[in-house]
Amino acid sequence: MRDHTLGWVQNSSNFENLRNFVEAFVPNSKRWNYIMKTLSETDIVRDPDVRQSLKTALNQSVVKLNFSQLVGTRSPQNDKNSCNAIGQIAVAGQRRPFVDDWSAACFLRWAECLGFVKTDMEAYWFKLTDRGRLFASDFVVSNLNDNEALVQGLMEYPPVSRILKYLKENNSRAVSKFELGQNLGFSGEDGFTSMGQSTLSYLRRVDNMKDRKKLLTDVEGSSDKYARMICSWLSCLGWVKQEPFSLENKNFKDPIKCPWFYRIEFRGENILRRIDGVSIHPSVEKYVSWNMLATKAKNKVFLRNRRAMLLNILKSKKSSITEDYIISEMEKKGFPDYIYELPVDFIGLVNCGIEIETSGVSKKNYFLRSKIKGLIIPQQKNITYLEDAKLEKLKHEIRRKTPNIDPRYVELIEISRSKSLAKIFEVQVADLLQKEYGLETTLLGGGWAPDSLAFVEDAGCSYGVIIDTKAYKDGFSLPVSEQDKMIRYIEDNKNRPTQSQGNKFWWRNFPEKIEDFKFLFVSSKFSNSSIQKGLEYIFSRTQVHGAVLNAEQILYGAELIKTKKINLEEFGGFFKEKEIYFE
DNA sequence: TCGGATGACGGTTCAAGGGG
DNA sequence: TCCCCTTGAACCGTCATCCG
Repeated sequence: MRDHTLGWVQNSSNFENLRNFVEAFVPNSKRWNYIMKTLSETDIVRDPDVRQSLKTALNQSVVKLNFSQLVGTRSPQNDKNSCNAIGQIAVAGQRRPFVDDWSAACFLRWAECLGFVKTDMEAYWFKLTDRGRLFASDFVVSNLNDNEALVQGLMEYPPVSRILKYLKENNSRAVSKFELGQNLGFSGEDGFTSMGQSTLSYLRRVDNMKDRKKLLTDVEGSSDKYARMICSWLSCLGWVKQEPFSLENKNFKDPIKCPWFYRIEFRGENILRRIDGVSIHPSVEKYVSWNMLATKAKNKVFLRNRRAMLLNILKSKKSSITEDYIISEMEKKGFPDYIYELPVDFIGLVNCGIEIETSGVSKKNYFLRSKIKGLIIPQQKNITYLEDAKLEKLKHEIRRKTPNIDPRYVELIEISRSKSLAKIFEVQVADLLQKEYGLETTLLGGGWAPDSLAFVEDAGCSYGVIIDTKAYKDGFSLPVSEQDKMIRYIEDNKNRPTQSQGNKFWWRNFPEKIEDFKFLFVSSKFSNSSIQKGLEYIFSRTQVHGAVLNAEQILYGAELIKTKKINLEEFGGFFKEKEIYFE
């Protein structure tokens, strides 16, 4: 019950709707009256018992509502004109007089993270705060900056600081939602996905309207969307300016206009100064809830506890503390070998907008610059209990063995096992090959093209790789259909027909001079019995060498290349119709 | 396009049914 | 008859992607 995610808002961005949501907690307010009337005079909440219980809940002098009373559930497919929660009725939907459960949950998250409602962690109900009451009573849509409750709420919400700060550091240019998403929250972890900057290079090469439209509106990870929402709030207050970016693409006469680029405004810079504290004014205390420290990750409770513990340790000292001290304290709390996890938690917390400064070279010192409040670890048995310990252990081991690559890539282990993250897996593999291997990569996708291409073009070393990624929980067995698909890609690349279907002429992304090609499958793991036969079959048909590479090994390879233990030429030598093992 | 809306996934809960 | 255990379906929370 109390494990619900809070603090990250995906759907909601209309302030009037937020006011309406908050007013559900204010007896006799306009929206409260509307909700009561709807419950009394209509049957959009079909069950009379539910209707009555919602009315009873609203009729208290202090309105306290639990999660299901606020958020409810989705109405059945055959009865889309019904709903079952106060939060759903509080906000008018796009296609109905009410919103669905997910949108209601997002409005609840929005109201909570701005401090307009607060929760009792043990009983788990929500009620109005003084700030929420002020926000609703002072609300004038045309003058949000005068709504002190709103301004204070936004300043205390760490991700707002994060976005403003990132935009300030890059204020010579407009920044895309993808770049912001990659640098927001626990980016890379399940629930914080980002499509990354590569989407832009894909847009630069797209050659048909259908894909172009899709890329502009449909390709977006959760973190990218969190960033877009926050920027949309801030642009309503003039703290941030939306500044569409024109992308050149030689397949179209006019540049492609990308709307989701942002730049900080003068007012935003002032707010940033207020957050950090200017002269006699103290810095703003940031509200960090336990529920925002992980969202969809498998071990979210474990991760939230771990991160909250780290913050508490940092908070307990007024000055900077050594890495060794943190690690020994974490060990006492039941988190052994924390040295390998500290970098991820550190980056994630900073990317949430919590300022932690580091100093020192070989051994780092940490100092919590932000003042934080509201962090309560719920009382639970087995506070360090770890679900799916095997996978977490593997990730831990990989972090230990790959100190020189971006620790966030370890999430590839999880992503590679999740069908629903197939697209993210594709993106992340290409990203890893580019950033850590130093290969040039191109994302493709679509039915008639491989997922991505990678190549190197140096004086001594030049080859291209055709890549297919498979995000399968139980591994990939290279069935005949997939062998045939790869053979077709290789043949197409060899023959380069002038007529092509679907994603046309994808091979043009290889530089013309490259003559040596390879193929590669990347997945969580491979059931090895049939793999080699399949790879050999593809070779026998095409005379092109290939391999398979699992999510763990691709990370070890990155470490070897990063530390110059092998180079790209040697990497090319690994394609021998086998599964690649670096160690 | 923006501001949600939708279908899906992975997990949990719960009740029915079977065996001892 | 009672109790425990298994099974599977309904339910729930949370996206990641889609779209009027």
